Amino acid sequence: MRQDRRLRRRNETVQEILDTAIEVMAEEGVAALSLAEVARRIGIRPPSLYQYFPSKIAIYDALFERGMRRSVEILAPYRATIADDPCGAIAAGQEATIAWMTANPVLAQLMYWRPAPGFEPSPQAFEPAVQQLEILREALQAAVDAGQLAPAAASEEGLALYTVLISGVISQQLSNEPSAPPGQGRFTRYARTALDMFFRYYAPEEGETDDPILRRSRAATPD
Amino acid sequence: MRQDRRLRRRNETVQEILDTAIEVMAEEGVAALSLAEVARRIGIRPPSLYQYFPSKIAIYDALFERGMRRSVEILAPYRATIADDPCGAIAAGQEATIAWMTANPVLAQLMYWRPAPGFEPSPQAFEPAVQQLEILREALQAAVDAGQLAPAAASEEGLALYTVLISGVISQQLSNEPSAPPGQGRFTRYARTALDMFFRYYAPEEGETDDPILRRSRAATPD
DNA sequence: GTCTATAGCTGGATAGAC
DNA sequence: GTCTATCCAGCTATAGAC
Repeated sequence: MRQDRRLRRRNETVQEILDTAIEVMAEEGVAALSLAEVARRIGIRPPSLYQYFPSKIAIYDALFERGMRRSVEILAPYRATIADDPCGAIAAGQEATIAWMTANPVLAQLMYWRPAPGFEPSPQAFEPAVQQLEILREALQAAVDAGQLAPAAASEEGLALYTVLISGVISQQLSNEPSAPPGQGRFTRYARTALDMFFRYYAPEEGETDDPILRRSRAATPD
Repeated sequence: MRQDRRLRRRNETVQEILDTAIEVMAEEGVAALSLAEVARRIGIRPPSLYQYFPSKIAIYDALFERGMRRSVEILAPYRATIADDPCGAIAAGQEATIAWMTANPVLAQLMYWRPAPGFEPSPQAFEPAVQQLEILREALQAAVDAGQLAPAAASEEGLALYTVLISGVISQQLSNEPSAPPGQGRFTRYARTALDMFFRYYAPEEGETDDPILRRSRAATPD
């Protein structure tokens, strides 16, 4: 249908704008995004951008949402394995998330700091972030239920600590060694260790069962 | 002496420029720092700024250095207590650092991310960062020597993990709840828990524990 | 949906007078 | 050390023609 084609075309342009905005921010800085430069690169005049986004802030918002959605999508395959092996799913999801974030430093910055004053994610853009936290909570709760972690792991504290670890690894890696290959960074290579630290902190009490940590850390820690 | 006064006056202007640059960055974003705006606010014309800094990058560099120096200064009082109580000194230093960083989000961003492409800290600006790491290493090593932590705590891994915790707490706090009062934030309130996690991960092995004699002799050793 | 034109600004940096 | 003048450019956003 004609309508569909038009919509598809429009959506392609929207995506092109967003892709190009990321490029420009990578070169100029997130706060120094220039719409005119974006327009130039995709071959339109600046006013035409306003057919797709009402303002610069709207572009930040769309990118924040895109980043969050993408990082939820990345978790999807691991989410399916939660029931089988909760701690394994968490570890795999963490690794994939960190790999994606270090490969997408602009979006990581937009998601993990406030680089553009005046921009605050809208509720709609924030929705996938909430969803992501829910997936994490689900995984931690499954680990608790399986007796692999103590109940506190799935509390607000546990969730907060987990996100602290993730954002800390990404932040340190990107600021100290921005161009390290994935998994080879001075900091990303300790991501697994950081997670073991988390797991060990929330190791179940004696009698609460099976200790996943020793098993896991011995199995997976590279040297 | 006349010379001194002139130097002092000059230095005052330098500090005023830096203070104002922080203000402007807080409003416009780190990457969107405008020198013209800085000049306007301190009541000079833009070209006059170039008597104090050769470029915008130089201002970023000076601010990075200032932030790093300041955060080393903050550690000084706790450094003196390392010999007495290494883990206590680490905890107190961590708390003070986090409080300062959350109160100085612009400098924190400059120190913990790369918000301004084209700016990379010069060796001189980076020097206090190295010093800060050395203080941390010293404290962790003291804790190891006192039998309070396992040797790995003072390794590259231990240092990396500690900085991951600090930057993670700050990053999460500033991006999710930028205006929380110190210590009351959803994330800063778990800073101490994060540190406990670290300490527990590096708990000394059985038999490696606390040797009171060794500990006392170290306490008596001048620094 | 894209354009031109325009408003009303802003920018970093240099040359050279005083 | 501060200025004017200047270079040469940049910007977001809107109005309205086609």
